[in-house]
Amino acid sequence: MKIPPSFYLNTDVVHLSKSLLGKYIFTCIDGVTTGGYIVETEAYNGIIDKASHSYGNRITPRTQTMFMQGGIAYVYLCYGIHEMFNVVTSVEGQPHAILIRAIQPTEGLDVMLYRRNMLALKPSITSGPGSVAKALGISRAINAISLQSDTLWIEDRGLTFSDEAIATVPRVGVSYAGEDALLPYRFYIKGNAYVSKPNK
DNA sequence: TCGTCGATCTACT
DNA sequence: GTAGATCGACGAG
Repeated sequence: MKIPPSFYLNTDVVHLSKSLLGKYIFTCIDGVTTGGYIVETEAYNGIIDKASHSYGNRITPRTQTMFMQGGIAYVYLCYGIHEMFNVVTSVEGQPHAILIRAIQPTEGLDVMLYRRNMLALKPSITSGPGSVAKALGISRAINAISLQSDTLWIEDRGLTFSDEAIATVPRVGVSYAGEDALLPYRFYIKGNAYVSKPNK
């Protein structure tokens, strides 16, 4: 059921980002499983991508996770508040990552509502990278964990989308990256209610 | 060592 | 529409 390790070793991170749309992601934390399928992703293309933390081959305690072999999670803190969840891909030494920006929740709804401090289901529950991580209970404690583990994994349940149903646009929140901010590295399912707002 | 700014979200006015 | 939260990486000094 879990996507095999070989899937993550592909060196075409842009193609992989698109492939992840419609895949199911789950976490099992404190014995509770939560998850849903991915509806929005962004690619971060290694050391030549100014928008990536690993631009210019920067290796720090935070970014070293990205340099490991594909198939693990990269979780980091942004703006001092929000945890962001990425999938590390490609081979060791090549810091590719895919930011999961939005999912459509299917499992453990009540737990996700509790984690998000919400009383009723609204699209905003898993819309935007900070919200996704919070709803799934993802924190830096599981940084670098394997996607073959029983805490965090991704499944292929045969859900696919045609090219026409997928929008390809520039990334969000990376204006500091100069011309690289214009690269069409963001993918989402057109019309899906859980896709984050900007650029829609 | 200090100051700046970020792959953001929420709660206000 | 916009301020505030508040940690880690970086560059200047």
